[in-house]
Amino acid sequence: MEEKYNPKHIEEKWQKIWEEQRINATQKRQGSKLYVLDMFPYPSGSGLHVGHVEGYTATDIYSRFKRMKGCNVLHPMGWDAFGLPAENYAIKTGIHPRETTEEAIKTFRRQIKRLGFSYDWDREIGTHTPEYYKWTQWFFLLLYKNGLAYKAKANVNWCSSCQTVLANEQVVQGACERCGTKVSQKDLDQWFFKITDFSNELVDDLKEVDWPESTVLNQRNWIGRSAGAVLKFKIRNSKFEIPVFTTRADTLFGATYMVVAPEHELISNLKPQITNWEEVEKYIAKSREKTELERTTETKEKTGVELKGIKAINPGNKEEIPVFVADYVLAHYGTGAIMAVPAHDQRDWEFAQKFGLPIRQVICDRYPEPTCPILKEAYTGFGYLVGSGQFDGIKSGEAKQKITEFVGGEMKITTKLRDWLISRQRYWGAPIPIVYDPKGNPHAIPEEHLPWLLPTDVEFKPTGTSPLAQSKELFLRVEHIFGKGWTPEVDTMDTFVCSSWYYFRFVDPRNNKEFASKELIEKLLPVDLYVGGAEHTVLHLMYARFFTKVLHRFGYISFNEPFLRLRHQGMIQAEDGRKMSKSLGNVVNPDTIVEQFGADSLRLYEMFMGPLAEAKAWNTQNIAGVRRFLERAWRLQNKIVKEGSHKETVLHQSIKKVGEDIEELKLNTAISQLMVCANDLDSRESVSKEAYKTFLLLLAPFCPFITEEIWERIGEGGSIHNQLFPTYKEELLLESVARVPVQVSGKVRAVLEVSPGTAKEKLRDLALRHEKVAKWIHGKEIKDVVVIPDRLVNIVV
RNA sequence: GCCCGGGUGGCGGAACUGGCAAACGCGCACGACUCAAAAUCGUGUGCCGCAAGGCUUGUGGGUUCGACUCCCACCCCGGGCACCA
Repeated sequence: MEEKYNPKHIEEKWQKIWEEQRINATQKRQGSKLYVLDMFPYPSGSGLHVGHVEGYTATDIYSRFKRMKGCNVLHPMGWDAFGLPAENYAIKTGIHPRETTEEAIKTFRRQIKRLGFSYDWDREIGTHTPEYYKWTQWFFLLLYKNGLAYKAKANVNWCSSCQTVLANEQVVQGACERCGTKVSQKDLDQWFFKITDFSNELVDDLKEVDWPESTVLNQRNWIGRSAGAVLKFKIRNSKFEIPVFTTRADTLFGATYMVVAPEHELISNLKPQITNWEEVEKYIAKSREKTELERTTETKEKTGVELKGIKAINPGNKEEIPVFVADYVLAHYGTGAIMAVPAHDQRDWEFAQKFGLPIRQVICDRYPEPTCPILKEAYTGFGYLVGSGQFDGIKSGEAKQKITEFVGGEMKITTKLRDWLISRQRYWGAPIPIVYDPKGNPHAIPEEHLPWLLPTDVEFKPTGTSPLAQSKELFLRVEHIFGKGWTPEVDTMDTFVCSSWYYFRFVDPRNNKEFASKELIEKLLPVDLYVGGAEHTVLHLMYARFFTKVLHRFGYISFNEPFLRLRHQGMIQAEDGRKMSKSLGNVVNPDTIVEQFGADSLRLYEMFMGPLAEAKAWNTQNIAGVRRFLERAWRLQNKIVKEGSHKETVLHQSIKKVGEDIEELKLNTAISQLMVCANDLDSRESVSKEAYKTFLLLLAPFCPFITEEIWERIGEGGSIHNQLFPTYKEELLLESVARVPVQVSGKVRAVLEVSPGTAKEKLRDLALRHEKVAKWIHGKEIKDVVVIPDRLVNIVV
């Protein structure tokens, strides 16, 4: 009798041995390269979350499986270590963020190792180390030198609680993504990355990647590309004109007024002609005070003020129309001004109703028709033009182009994407490698001075300016290198900059001459499988794609998408179905589960919960099920005999199913099959060693510890994880008996047991003569008999 | 409002290309072991019915010999976007 399965003992034992033998380092194998990557974690003080474990287990199973198939798998792990929580903690306690971050990394590393993930620890990286952020700064300079990083005064999102500006992507429904504080607008001089330069590629190249459809759609919607035209409206008695962007040039003749955004520069240009300037100024001031949230979601009630004394000329029908300023028009989209067509745009309709402006229908869904149906709301569909002079009767689609040409406008593509604001008025981030001369002009810090170190002599209490502004060390360093009067940039970079390129660093993590060698990049990248939460859909994925496209444009790399295949792990909720959170006290700590059940059980359980991408609720009781399965797998040791004569149908079906399921990351059904296989083996008096070994090899990617231990106990040499994955024999997949159900008018009445491949005619005969069938067809006319060999017979009466 | 994703036993979930709905697991019931309990193992388990049989994949309709799967309409849940001209 073997001793009892003791996960604690064997997991500690093998963790140590693997570490000593560095079994997980990327090894040379015969097959092709494969880069399997997890979204690296932010090492938070609360430690590893069961959600991390889910994604990491999936990629670990995939990596181990692929190694057993002979692939050279690159599977690294690192730390997205800069960020606000550590700094906020420093404000509270005075402990330096570096200390708390290093401490958190230690915990994460210990927890991850304990779970048996096969990361190549020789490649570990941390974004907060100077060796790493040297290259983050190098990327900044690459962008800067190519005109893709620029400083500009802009109306930016400000979070008063985090005391920093935010990128648009970090503003969720008008509030800070991190802390939920309402975001206000501020005019500040900030650094931007010109991601808009890549908006077309960012949309078009989505065709090349194997990503979840919803993620692709989210990216596409965020970029929000739309095709339209820019038309110019002249101002009466003025040299100025107002260009507008429209996707509906066909409705030009229905434009009965115009609207410009409160920030529009034209308003001040036209000041001398505006007769109600005071009122206009008041309106602008009021709308600037409003937060983005108030301007958009709070009330959809339209507000605005007419610019009295100003008239624009509709270039279609030469009619003079009024011009309004209203905040339902956004300054940063299109040209910041619109032609308003109340009959065919719901927002314009509402505005026109409120201000008593004419509503003129110019699109009708029927033609020719003496009268169009009377509108009760804006008609936004397409149709035929009416009331549009020489264009009457033309279809919308055709009219768009014709009218644009007629008024001398031009076709234009516009996107919602805005440039990426990367300045942060915070300490714990990569310093922006810029210095200012005594006149205040920015200069790139020469590469020889990189890494441009984060100073240590700062206070963490927020003062409204960047903590680096207090650093004597930093100012002295600048004076020393650049001369008197020179000053440093005191903002740091958004942490998303650090995580936009880390997958490059893993291929060559100790290189201090380049961010990674060109040869290794081409050999190992792009990432073949990338797994992480769906919540990073817009932010991280968009930025990472942008960085890759920058490198591609400047000839550093030959590919232009970083992640070929992307899969998300779903959220793991608490037992009550709510979100796991510290404040609710319902967070499951992986350590506790490992203590209680073992790492192999935890891995298995999380994969068995359901499909990887779906949200799933935690249920500790269910872990007992997978643990029982492992106990059974363990006990099978007692049944081993040297040779057996059993026909291994289920075993070979399992080799096929498990292999195919891992390939598609359907790990829940792969585990079901492993259970079926174990049940099958356990139902016998004895099991051949060959069969048992095969079963263990199938289980090895899922449960590295128990399989390694048994492998040793049954006297096999070497690590089980260096073996090849079993292959199945086609001829062993078929059962010796095919069970073919017989239906009478769609209801199963009998089952035929025949040898597989029995001919149609034979099946038909057997079915019709079957005693259980006779009862149902007796005295009835048989209209048809459908026979699908090995599958079913359906007698239609 | 718009765009995705999803509704299957008491629960988590399975089901190839339209072919025996409910694999696998949890729970539950009964049994074995035990002085007893836990653990473990075995058997059973969609619902109604003593049975024969009937019913069942959110609701209603349709296509088909046959629908969880395809089509139409509706209801509910989850996620994303939200005055983007």
